[in-house]
Amino acid sequence: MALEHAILVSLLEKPGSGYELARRFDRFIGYFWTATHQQIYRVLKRMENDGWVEARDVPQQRRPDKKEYSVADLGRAALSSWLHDPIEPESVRHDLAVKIRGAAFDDPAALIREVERHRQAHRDRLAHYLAGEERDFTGAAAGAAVPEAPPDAERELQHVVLRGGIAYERMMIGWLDDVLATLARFGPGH
Amino acid sequence: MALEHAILVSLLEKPGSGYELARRFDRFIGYFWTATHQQIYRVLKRMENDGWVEARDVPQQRRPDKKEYSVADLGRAALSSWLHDPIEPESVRHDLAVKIRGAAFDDPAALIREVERHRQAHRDRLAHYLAGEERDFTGAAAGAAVPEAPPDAERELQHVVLRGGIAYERMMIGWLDDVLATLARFGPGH
DNA sequence: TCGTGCTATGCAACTTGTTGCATAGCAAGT
DNA sequence: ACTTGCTATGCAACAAGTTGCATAGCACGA
Repeated sequence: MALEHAILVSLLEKPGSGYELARRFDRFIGYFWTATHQQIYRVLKRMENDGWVEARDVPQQRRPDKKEYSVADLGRAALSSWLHDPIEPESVRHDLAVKIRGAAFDDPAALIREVERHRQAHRDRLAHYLAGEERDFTGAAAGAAVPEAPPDAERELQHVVLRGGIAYERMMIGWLDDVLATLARFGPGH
Repeated sequence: MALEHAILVSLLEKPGSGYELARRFDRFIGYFWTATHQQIYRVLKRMENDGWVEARDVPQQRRPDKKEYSVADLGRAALSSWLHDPIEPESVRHDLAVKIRGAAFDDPAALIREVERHRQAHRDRLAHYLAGEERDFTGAAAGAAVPEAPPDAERELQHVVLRGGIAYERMMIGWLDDVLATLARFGPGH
């Protein structure tokens, strides 16, 4: 599995607690990975036992203390080895596509609102990604002004992955328009 | 979960055995769902116990007998109820995207072959989908000549889902070209 | 002081999905 | 006879992911 590797990459980009990781996965890494905090805590514990990451207690003001994790040598090696292993192209699972084909055996028009809801969600995500791109990559200073900006390769690779998320959302919005037009043809009364 | 519902839809489109379902999922439904035969047999058994599907023994010539499943009333009702329930937009998990961001902490150029392999896989799938579209939807007769062709709504909805698969593969190929161009900029010699 | 809400960590039970193996019929080639 | 390969079904063990719950610090407002 790759959750461990996703965590390693995220911690290499910036050390953090389980809670922080969960938020990164929720908010921004969302366009290529998702995980709940329970999953993250569990995997993080196993990774610590395996010596992939190291924990450090960080006392905090105005909020509970946290455990900050960073990547250990063993973790770096594990990531490197995984990077050199070929993986299979992803398998896809789209509940919505199942619903669309299933609608043929029910009322196609009843699905319109659902599809519209999904389209709106994809629009929201697209807007979120575009705002992030503007802020972090194509903005005036483009991060070059920030003193502790990550090196070129890291930034460029983050950006190309973000562009993938953007391309995905645009594709989905276009396709859902197509779906809506198709459903409309079997409209009220049908 | 939706594997049960995917099976219901597939069986409504055409009754079949567990083995046949596994092949449908492998070969063609692949662009919106995947499942192994073990999963399918297990779920099919549970669905039979729940009265969602009915099995019929079909003796065959020149090959082992099979159990042909078809959808029972309870299954149709379960599908209908699921269709009217809202679902969450899919969560995405792209190992390859994790690798791309991870490459910043290893050798970016080492990833080029892997990405090329994936691009080729997506090209193959695209060709497969386009061939299926030509054959089933945009070919001269467009299935209208076939006496037992499914009704309009069913065909149209199958087609729009297929168009989604095609759009997805095209988007992926385009993005992977972008990724390759980006990786090339951190080429040999670091 | 009581509730609300965010930060922060975690357990337990359950559901899904994967991997490896086993069985068996039947056809075709060596 | 033996192997290969496709059809056809299935078990068992394991890995991964989800859901519901529990705890606790601290801030802020009613």
